[in-house]
Amino acid sequence: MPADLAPLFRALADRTRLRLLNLIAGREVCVCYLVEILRQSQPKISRHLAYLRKAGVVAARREGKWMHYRMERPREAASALVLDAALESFKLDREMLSDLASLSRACCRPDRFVSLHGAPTPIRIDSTAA
Amino acid sequence: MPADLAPLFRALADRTRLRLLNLIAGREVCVCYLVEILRQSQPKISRHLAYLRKAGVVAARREGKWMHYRMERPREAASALVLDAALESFKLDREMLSDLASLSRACCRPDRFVSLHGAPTPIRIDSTAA
DNA sequence: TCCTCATATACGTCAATGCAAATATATTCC
DNA sequence: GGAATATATTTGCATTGACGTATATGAGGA
Repeated sequence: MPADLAPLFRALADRTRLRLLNLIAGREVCVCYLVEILRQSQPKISRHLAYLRKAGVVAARREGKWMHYRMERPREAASALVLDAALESFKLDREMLSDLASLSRACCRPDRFVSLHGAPTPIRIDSTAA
Repeated sequence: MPADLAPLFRALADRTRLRLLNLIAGREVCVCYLVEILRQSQPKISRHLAYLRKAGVVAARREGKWMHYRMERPREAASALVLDAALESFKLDREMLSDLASLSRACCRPDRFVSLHGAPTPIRIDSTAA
């Protein structure tokens, strides 16, 4: 288990993917929310999520029409530390905080957003889960 | 200082650069040693060092013909944590350990390596230095 | 000044990545 | 089965990054 960190760093080396991680951390979020909050095209979001999934940083679960994404804690200690540091940095990042605020707002009033009618609300999940 | 981590992750997203960081950590090393240990072309090593320098992860000092590289601890807490995690992972990485062993050997007997004749030996430096 | 050594940069090529737009797949409802 | 919705993948193109080769820079010595 040598664990070359380079692939993980590559997965994290994109601002959009970091913003997605920020939104997903501690929650299980469906794609439509991510598209709505980041205000970027659905294919773009989907591609970045696929990238993160391939890197083992997030996992997906289908529920009917919806796909829910959640973080996947790396089993490698070093990888987990890197991820923790990234998450920690988000707490001081204006844009990341603003994204979270947007998410909260959207969760409270999904009806305000056309694209979220009927979509499943993000659910907090235990951050200690595998 | 929001500190977008993406550029740092980009800088670390390459195996060669990670190997260079591993060799440089805790030492001040001249380029010729890095070329010798990694057994890769001088321009390649030099380019990767320039990349790391631009990312603010390493700093260089000229001494006559030789350039000495050392790590530069990021002032951002999160960036520093990321770097620490990377360094930590090297302790479990076969190739990284092997690189360090090669470096030790080269330091003991520089005369064994044609390319190191007269080159300044790497010097341990205080890891708490800025 | 010219030569040599250590290192850096420029150039050309190739693979990887990012994006938008279009299209495909999967699921639900009728 | 067919329409509608949510998400994924493909396509085409521009950008970036990695590499090898060639060349430039900078320092020291003859």
